[in-house]
Amino acid sequence: MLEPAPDLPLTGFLTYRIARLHLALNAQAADALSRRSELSLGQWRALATIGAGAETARDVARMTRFDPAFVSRALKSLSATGLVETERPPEDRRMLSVRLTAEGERLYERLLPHMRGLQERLLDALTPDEAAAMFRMIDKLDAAAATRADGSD
Amino acid sequence: MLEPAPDLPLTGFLTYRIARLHLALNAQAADALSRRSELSLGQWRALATIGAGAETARDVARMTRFDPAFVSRALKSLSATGLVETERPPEDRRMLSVRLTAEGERLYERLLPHMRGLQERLLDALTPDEAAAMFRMIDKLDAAAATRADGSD
DNA sequence: ATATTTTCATTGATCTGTCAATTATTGTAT
DNA sequence: ATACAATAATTGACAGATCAATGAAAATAT
Repeated sequence: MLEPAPDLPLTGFLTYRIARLHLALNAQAADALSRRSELSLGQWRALATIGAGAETARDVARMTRFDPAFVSRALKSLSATGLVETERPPEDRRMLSVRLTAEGERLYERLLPHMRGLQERLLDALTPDEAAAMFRMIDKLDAAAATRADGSD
Repeated sequence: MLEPAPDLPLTGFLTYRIARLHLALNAQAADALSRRSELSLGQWRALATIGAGAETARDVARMTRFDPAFVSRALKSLSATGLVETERPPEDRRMLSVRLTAEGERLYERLLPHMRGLQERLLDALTPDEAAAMFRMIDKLDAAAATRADGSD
């Protein structure tokens, strides 16, 4: 229940606003997930990435930008609960290939509409124009934040 | 160094984009801080909140929306490094009143322009209209995310 | 062919943030 | 006045994410 939170200089800080938005979005998504599954948000994202076509642990990490360590652990837990199967492909045995089990597939198909629904309901708060603009701006900001986040001096 | 990251359905997910943006912004801010101080991002935010007028631990928590536990620890570490002073006010001894020491004040004044500069450079990526729109949309989304992803099924 | 470098994945250590329980103090109701 | 409820802060326990180090395999260079 968001109280207006006393006005202060920080309110003008974009990072602060984004941080709060991020928190709120995560809480909502985690809540939705917990009502319909045993998955954590991270597990869902890994699962969804595989459902969307990722074929190896490497793919998952690249697509989600998750830390490889996190991916490794997420896959292990998803594998332990029988949602994904993993294998060392003979053609490159450094990799870990992944695919959804039948059960994983079912869960993915069952959850996806709900998660999409969440997004849509969010975007309903904006006009189509605004939504488009939002994505454009996020891209710009992302790029701006990236420049010089490396030690370029 | 942001690689283009393979296109996939998730790319359309707003939460996913926000999460990445949040990550990039934090990394940039933490990096800037580490170059000029010993402060972590959380410590800086607590310090800045006090610099901006927070008078008690409670104020800091309310303004930042940080967990009280986190605030307690942040203040303790800031106090240990001599940047803030704390006291139990006689008129309500449950509270912890806080204020910057001279050194804390100096650090705050020194860091603030840089941190503001970061924000400004980010916002420079957007036109003034876009920036205004961005803040408006963040508010809308924040509200939408807060309105309980209701157990409507 | 051998050595070197790069790429992936995993592990253990560590740091953060969050939650639940506890203590101290103040406010409120009887 | 006494009992009960509410608020503030703290602590310890714990899950989550991050970092550095390692090991294994493949690609590249000599």
